[in-house]
Amino acid sequence: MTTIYDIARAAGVTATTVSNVLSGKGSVSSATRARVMQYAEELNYSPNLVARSLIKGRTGVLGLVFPSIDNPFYAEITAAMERLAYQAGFRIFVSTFSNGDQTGQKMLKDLALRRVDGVIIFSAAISLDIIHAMALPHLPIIYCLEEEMQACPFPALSYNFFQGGQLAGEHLLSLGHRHIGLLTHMTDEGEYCHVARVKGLQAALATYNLELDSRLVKNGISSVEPGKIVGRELLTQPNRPTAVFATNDMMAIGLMAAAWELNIQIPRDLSVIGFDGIAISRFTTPPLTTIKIDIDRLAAEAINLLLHNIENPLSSQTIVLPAQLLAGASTGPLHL
Amino acid sequence: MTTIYDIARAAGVTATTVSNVLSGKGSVSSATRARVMQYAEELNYSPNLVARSLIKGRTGVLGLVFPSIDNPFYAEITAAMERLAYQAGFRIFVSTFSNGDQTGQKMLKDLALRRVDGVIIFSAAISLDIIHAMALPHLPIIYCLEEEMQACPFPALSYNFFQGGQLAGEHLLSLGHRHIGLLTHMTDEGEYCHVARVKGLQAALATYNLELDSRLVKNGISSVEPGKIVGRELLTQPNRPTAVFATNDMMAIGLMAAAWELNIQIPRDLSVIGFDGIAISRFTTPPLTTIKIDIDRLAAEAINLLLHNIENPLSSQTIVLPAQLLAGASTGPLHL
DNA sequence: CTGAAAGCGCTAACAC
DNA sequence: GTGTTAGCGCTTTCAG
Repeated sequence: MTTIYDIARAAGVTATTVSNVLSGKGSVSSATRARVMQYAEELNYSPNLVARSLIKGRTGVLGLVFPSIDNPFYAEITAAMERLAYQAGFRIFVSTFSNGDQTGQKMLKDLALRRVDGVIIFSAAISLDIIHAMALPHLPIIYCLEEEMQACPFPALSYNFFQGGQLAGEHLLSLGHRHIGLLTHMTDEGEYCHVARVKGLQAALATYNLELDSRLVKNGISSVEPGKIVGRELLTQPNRPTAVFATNDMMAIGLMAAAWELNIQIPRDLSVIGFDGIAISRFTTPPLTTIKIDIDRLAAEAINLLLHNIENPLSSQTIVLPAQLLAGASTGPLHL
Repeated sequence: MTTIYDIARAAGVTATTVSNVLSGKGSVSSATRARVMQYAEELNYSPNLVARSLIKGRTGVLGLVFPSIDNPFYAEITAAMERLAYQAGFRIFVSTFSNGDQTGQKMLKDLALRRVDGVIIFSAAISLDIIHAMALPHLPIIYCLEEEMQACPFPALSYNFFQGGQLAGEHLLSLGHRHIGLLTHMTDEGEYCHVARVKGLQAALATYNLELDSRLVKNGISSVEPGKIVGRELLTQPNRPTAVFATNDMMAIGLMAAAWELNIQIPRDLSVIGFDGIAISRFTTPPLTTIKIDIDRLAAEAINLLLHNIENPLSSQTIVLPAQLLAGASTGPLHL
């Protein structure tokens, strides 16, 4: 690896001059500039960004922390953010929880050791206290997609999950469904991960003087296979629902797969509504009705916030964007 | 940010001793060890991995270069590799071509500047010459998933795409199909990106004395939306095929969506076979018959090769793994 | 067992 | 215009 010293020696100047030439700073005579450039080329020089990072105190790297890239929802977010970050001259470290023993705290810690310039966190699996502790020595952090945005000691960005759940419920109710099932994700302690979405559904039911029927509530992990397994349970029990709200699209797709195996026609025999609006939801058969989270908007706002936060510490603020109903063909009027 | 000097000053020792304590090297009296540890804790010390990287000449970072993380195939690969890399103490930079102007060469160059310890490349979009040039100053590179593995000047790893295409063709032929369509991905110059898969199909056809009917060949980008658009063209033309080989699963899913809109039943009216075996292909309706690339195997072999290559330059070698038919319900016997 | 000195590759003041 | 000096935070000989 050739260094600026190699070039300096070859060109008969000092390292500073080489640095000045390469960075375009200071003033250098065009003669030496040319000479330096030529040797840089000849010696196939490439700057060592590690050294530059050390001195600048900036690495030009952002950390992304989220549960699993296997879920297209996060894959799409990663794609969008990587693109935007790249345009701003940043690289991305991906850190997912799929790493077995890897706790959120460890992941954050490691990113800090590597001196990333900022971090975007998705997931409730990391407590706000821990994040706060990391953020204190000014590690810029943007916290995304928390279900219920509380007062947050650092900048946060989310969608209105409650409203989304409500939209889903209202949609099914307006189609005449009263026997509504729920496919959702709870923690081991029995709390809903998708708690705000569920509360939104409950609020919608309440306006019809209905309550969530616990026999129609099934719990799985936010992925397609569990969605199918648990969906099958939901569909094979005695008094099965006429419509199901799956709190994310992957579970909804799993549910549709279960329905297909059971020869239950969608939407004739069963309406299904998802949540997220991932790209592939437009291409299932039938196309999924879902609550859309605008991923491009999310990515743009998050990266923007983060880059600002890196420049000068940002006052903690919370942005909550609206969720939207995205009509498909997986929901239809109740048939008696 | 506290440094080892801060600790040294507080503990009344020198930075060397602190370094020794923290790294567990050298020999330090248990008294000073304890003292140093205590101050490290108290001052909330965290080592600067950038500095360590500079001195060690190792960053503990691997670069992953591929076309698009939006395709679940690559998302799954990324997930698997990230997990394995993490276990070996490495972080991952993701670099995708979705970055507009970003050429493969630029991406590689940038990863080199950042002094990644090694790179895994997917995609034919980077010429072997360029990769070779990068690999020369010993940047360990593993080249993955080239359609037709030629003699490669650096370690490479692929699946037998020709055989995969052949399996797909044989499968459809054995079901009685003779009027077989192809949904594939070509470059602007008209070359097939999925050239080996197509050749495999042609080989299978040849054993039945058949040839690829150019009217039944449609070209799109390896994604679900183009698959649907182009699939619709294929299905609405006069003499439509009874079976279609889509050279990746996302296009196959797009094709199935087009069939659904046209009220063409799968597999009764149309057989569809895909390629890749992405997770979601097991949950489409009907589940997709496809040619499976074992992603976990691929990830494990690639990471292994790369880590070995990092330790000591590896002789260039090419591993080609077999592709497998994964039966679904999207293909069935020809109905007349 | 501990410390002094040098250096990884680069940049930033400040002289000259 | 160009060079000198110092230093980012850490590790690594090598003395003592």
